[in-house]
Amino acid sequence: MKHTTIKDVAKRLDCSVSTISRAFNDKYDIRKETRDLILATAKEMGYSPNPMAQSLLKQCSNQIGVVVPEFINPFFPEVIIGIQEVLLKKGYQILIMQSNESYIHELENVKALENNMVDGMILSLTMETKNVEYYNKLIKQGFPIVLFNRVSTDMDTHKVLLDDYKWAFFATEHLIYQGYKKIYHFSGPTGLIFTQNRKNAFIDALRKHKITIDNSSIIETGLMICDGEREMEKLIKKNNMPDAIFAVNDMTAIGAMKVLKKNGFKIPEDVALVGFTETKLAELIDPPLTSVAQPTHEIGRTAARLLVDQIESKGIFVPQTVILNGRLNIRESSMKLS
Amino acid sequence: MKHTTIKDVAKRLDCSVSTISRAFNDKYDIRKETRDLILATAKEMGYSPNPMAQSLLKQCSNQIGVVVPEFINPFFPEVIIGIQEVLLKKGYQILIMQSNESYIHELENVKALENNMVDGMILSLTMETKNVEYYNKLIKQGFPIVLFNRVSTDMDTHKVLLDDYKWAFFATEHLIYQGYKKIYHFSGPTGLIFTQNRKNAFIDALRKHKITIDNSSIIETGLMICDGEREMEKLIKKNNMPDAIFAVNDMTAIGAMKVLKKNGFKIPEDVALVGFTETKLAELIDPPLTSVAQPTHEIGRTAARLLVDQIESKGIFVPQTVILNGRLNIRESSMKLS
DNA sequence: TTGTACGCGTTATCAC
DNA sequence: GTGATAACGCGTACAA
Repeated sequence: MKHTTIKDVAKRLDCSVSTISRAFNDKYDIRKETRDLILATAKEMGYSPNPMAQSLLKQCSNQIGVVVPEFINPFFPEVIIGIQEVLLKKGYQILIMQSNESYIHELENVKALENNMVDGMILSLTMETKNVEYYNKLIKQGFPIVLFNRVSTDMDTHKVLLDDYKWAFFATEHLIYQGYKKIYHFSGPTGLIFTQNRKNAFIDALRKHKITIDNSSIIETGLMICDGEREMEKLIKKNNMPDAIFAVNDMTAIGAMKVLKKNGFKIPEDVALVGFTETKLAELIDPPLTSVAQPTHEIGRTAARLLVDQIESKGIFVPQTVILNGRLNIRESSMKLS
Repeated sequence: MKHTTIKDVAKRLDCSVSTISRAFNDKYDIRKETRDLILATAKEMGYSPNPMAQSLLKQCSNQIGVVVPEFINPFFPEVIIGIQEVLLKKGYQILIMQSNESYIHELENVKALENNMVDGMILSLTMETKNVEYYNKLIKQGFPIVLFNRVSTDMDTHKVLLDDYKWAFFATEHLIYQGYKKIYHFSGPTGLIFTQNRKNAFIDALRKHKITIDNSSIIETGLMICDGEREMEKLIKKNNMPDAIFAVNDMTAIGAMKVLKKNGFKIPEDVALVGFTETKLAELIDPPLTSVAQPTHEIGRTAARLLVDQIESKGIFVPQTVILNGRLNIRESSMKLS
């Protein structure tokens, strides 16, 4: 396992390493024939410049780091594909890291990427992340970081978001317009901004339509299918049944759906369901799930563009928050059958 | 954006860089107090050794590259989590790249990782990949590469696999035992070994039970939902309906299911369905889909362990193929209702 | 047009 | 026990 280096090529052609280097970065004067010869020989020898050495020298790597909290659900992979679309064209390599919803891993990932001298990062925070001190230190040093979806209000940098409040409001109102009266909310873990926003929207929508909210209307869950299952089972056990549930995401909605069906409840006749951040799953399950679609690829592309702009315009940096539009896809799970 | 380097720390403490270095790699003699002081100051200054410089010097990076053809479906992400489980414990960083089922991207990804001096790679090939010359060159040079699932017979290296033939045979026999007679196969793209194996198993199972196969029994599809949809639509149009389909994977089975349901066919009464490589989807859709489960995490862990072993035992290398066990999960989509 | 020499941040080897 | 220095592979100012 031996990499061919610039020296090997130089020796072979009996010239200096700088000539080889010049042939590869043709901004300096070099005779065309020499260049062609060098490039040909290099190719034959399987030589290509070592990016690590280059990074060390130039203090940047042409690499972008992407850190996501998880990638089992297709949401983050889809965003990453959007990111790649833009970044690959610009000649950047993309290093993907996942934090497994663990703050410790996230911090490690960020530090590892920093050490790898990535030119910038695109981040989506874990459920656990509270302390963003280290990230802020990087930002203050002028290191380009773009956040998406799982953002932090404590970080002053580019952000790409859906208007969670707006779409959660629409989703809740949709249930109200369908005539549901006893509407519950599976709220996800507190501490994430988007769960807060969706919860607030839920509350405000109910208030607007003068529907009473009591202690049991809002149920704190996780973000996984099992969380929805667990809470639904509890409700059934307590015999405290809503006629509709707005869930913080599709996973919890699907968990609830599974348990409801298992227990003989009909959807939407007995309980209606609405999710959020739809995946392919939404239209495949039975009944198809009403949900808010996020423009995953566009989120990725936007984040990537913001990052590239910041990297290229080394000058003044004005943090920008881009709000993208979603869509409420109404399906059978929330339709009032008259 | 300036990294604190070993020199900064040396200057601050008015000692030489080698002393700092020694403090971090405590295998050389160094006074305990000096060491503690250095480590404390380094921490305060936010210094940590630059891995790129270390890699350059040591010609290895403590990083492992993982290249997968896609990660929209949860299969590959789950395998990656298994890989991480093992590798993070061993102190390796993991660089994930996805090829978007494109050979060009795959090759680029591999070369990028190679240039990043990863200590080894775990690969799963794209649908397109035929030419494995470059990868073989690396293997011949002693570069550790472990393949999983999407492997190539032309590469002489560690492989981690499911016994596709065996489980496809079981899956097909299951349909036969349920009493289905006109069984079709959605075969996926030719050229992948696992599609070949599953197809051969399908053929052999039918032969074993003396069920005739004609030209239309095996239908070449892609691997996505839309591929299953398209082929199912064609069948319906031609009015050439099987009473059961063994699909190369869940996605094509689900595509078929969607179209069947839309056209008023009942599953499994009119057409039974069996998939492969099950995901959460399988039990969530209606009716739940019979499928072969792959031990995703175990695949990842095994691949990672093989890789680490090869890296650590720099000696003789005997390529090993590990066959892991799957499981046929029988669900409603393939049960003969008597 | 090409070669020489330095530096990027480390670690290892040799002095002291 | 500590400091100086060469080397890893490369790009580039400067000299030739």
